Amino acid sequence: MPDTTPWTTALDEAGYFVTEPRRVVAEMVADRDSHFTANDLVGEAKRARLGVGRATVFRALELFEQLGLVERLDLPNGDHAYVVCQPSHHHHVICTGCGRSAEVGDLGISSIAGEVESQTGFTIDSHRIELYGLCPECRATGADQARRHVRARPNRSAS
Amino acid sequence: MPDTTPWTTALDEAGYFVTEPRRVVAEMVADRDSHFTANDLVGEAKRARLGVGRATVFRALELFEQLGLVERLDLPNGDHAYVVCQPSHHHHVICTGCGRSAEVGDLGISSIAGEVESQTGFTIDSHRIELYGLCPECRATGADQARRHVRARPNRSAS
DNA sequence: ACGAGGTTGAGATTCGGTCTCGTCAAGACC
DNA sequence: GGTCTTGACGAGACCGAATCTCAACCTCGT
Repeated sequence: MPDTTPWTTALDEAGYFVTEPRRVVAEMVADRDSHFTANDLVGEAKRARLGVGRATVFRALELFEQLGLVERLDLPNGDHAYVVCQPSHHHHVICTGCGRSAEVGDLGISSIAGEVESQTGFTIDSHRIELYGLCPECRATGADQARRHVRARPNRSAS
Repeated sequence: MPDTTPWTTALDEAGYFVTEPRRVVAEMVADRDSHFTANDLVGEAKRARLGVGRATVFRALELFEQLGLVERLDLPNGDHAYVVCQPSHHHHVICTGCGRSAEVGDLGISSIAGEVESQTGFTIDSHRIELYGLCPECRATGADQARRHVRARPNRSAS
């Protein structure tokens, strides 16, 4: 049971009500150490009889995203997932073995953006970067076999 | 009516049948100069009475993606879109005004990947990069107003 | 021309996500 | 503490995107 204080204070400071359902969602989210989908949470809420409806989970996630507490990312298989993160500008590295993710700083993107601008004539004003690979543990345990979470296409179900 | 020979030969060489529906889809795709969604094509096919079913459009796109003839990308608003592209490694710059896209080379990502590896301990083996901005024409015509194609869901963009 | 087997289209189905609307409760104010 | 205003909630209808099913069809090697 993680500490959700930062979540509730963020809500409070942004002028939103701190309600029980939001606290519950925050708790479920803070519990995860890898990326998760909205439906994962909906499922968990239903299973654990937390009394939090589907709409509420989606609304809470949208809110948390607005507040910069989670970030939405698109997995290569097309799924939409979320990860917990810091509000500052950064990017995510996602483990294709276990789904865990790590944050990395701005990298040298701004210089690249400049290069692209001169190369294409476009004015770049935003970007999305996601890196995929294996985390140290998965590499150690030879998780090459375990590439299930973030896989190319075939079955969008199995997870 | 663009030349779809490269498409059919790619199919042929990969051992797939070159069928009429696939040719039709290839033609529709090659016609576009900006990104498009699967449903755009389904709609066009229906409107023009091309006799190509929904499932077929999706299957053809999936095939073309496998063959590296189109690339699937996720717009900031969550939509899935496709763009025509070369099979070599590259990234896309997407105009938030008109939706047109341009390709840019590998940029300096490989060096960044190295940096990330040492920073996080992950082994990077693939990545997705999408850059958003205004193309020269849109900037010239003050298309700031016209941001319709790639409408950012309020906050998530601006890096 | 023929036949095997890949491919197709229509519709049913699944699935992620949003919307509606009556009800509830958080927080402001007295 | 009481009560009021208004944001938030839950259940389920709804929607659009994408996939699945399956009999009929078409491609291509022979």
